[in-house]
Amino acid sequence: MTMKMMLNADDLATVQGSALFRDAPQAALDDMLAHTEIGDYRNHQVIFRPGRLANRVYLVLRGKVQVYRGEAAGKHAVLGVLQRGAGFGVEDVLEAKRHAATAEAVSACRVLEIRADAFLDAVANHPAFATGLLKLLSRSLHQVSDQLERIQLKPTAQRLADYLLRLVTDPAKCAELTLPYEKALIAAYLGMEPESLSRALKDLQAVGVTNRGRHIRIENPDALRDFSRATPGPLHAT
Amino acid sequence: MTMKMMLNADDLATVQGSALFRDAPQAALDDMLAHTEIGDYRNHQVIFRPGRLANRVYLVLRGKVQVYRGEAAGKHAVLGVLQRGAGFGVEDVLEAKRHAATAEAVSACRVLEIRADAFLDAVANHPAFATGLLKLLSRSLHQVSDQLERIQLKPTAQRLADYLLRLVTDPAKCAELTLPYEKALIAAYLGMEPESLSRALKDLQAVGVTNRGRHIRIENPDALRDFSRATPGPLHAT
DNA sequence: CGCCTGTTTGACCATTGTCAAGGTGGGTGG
DNA sequence: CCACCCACCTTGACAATGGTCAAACAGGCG
Repeated sequence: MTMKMMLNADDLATVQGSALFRDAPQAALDDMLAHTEIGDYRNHQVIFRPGRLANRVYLVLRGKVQVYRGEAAGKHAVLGVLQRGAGFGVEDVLEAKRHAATAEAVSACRVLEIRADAFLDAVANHPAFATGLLKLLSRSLHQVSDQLERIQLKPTAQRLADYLLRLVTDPAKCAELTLPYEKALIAAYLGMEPESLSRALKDLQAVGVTNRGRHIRIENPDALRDFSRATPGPLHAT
Repeated sequence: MTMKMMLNADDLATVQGSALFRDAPQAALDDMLAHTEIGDYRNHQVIFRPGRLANRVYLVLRGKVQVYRGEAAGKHAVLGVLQRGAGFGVEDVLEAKRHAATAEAVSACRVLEIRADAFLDAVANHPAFATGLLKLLSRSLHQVSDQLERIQLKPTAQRLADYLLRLVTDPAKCAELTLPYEKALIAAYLGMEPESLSRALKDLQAVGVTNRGRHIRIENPDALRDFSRATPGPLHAT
């Protein structure tokens, strides 16, 4: 009755390459995969809600998932948008508590769901796995802190500049890229309204960023970097 | 050459009762304490800065420490204010990276400093310790996420209300309390300027919060709770 | 061809930051 | 013991960033 058979080759590669399971010995992985289900979600479907008991650890196999806090009145703070290979719900399971955030599909997606008890057993029995998780959580903590810093003390245009630069993989002299998802979602991730994103994008034209639809062209990454680091203040870069 | 002798009874109690070391077996604790120093810092002294190699794990023995991000132009986002028994710098050591934040004494304080290698050895050799750390990091992650949520989607008065309620330990019908540190620090922690804190405090008078200096009196905690949860919007609670 | 969704624009407003002054209180030295 | 000083806090007037609402616009897919 193992669920491993439900995983195709692609899925398995995703699992084994994931930051979440990279450090898990094969035995641990087998144990966990024996207590696993696969969830299929359509766009906008909620995977878990705040208040629900955290009895699963999740891993994105295909599609995209957003995790956010607070939805009263449609406002929410996006903690992250997760893609293939990313895990979520881990902290809540480790705390043996209820979820504090909402996880919601942002496209059709396929998600591996490991039962919490199996996951916790694996953690307890395989020190290497536990150590890997420590690194992973440390990184998450780091990332959320970054997020807090940006949102709290950078104005919208700089947050966007910063975000665009993170999308650029190679530090070329001139970069061209495509936004990975809807602008409304990016705006939420950047802690602003879509309208503000639109205006920020327009402001960045002054630093050589042009866009058409989801296509962005950065004339001069270095200039953009300078801009994103500039002391928050007037935009009078005439 | 063990440093244990430098710890007085009080310090030792703090260490053993701390969330950081509670789950460490005695052997692990001994190993770590053998590679430990004690730092004494005066108010405003910096304990570590962003960019410095993370080669120590810290534990507050006495006094208060703030950890914050970004200080360009005096603006910073406070991640937390730590008191006796709280650890810091842990994530950075686990990631084996450089510090991303600044830690600064907020009063005269005494800090236990464990060498990173000894700490990492203990993690690797004592699964129970590692598991305890997983819970601890999960909790930190949770807390920073809370912080992000509050700052991103609650107005100043509600953030303050929320904060005051967290200071109330027993859920009495009427609470009286003393702010634990300067208002300027609280303001920074709440992501606002001191002036805004002052005004927010004044606004809360409408919900039965009175203050004189650092003394706060909450007439009706339930009303305050309602207020802090109210959908962000007008304050016309006439 | 035209709807439906996502995006842009404009005008306006609210919240909060900024700057500059004035209070207040506690502690130190005369 | 008083007076002064300094750090902390408050207040006021103002500016600016970003949110809100409403409408126009674009583009993909039936």
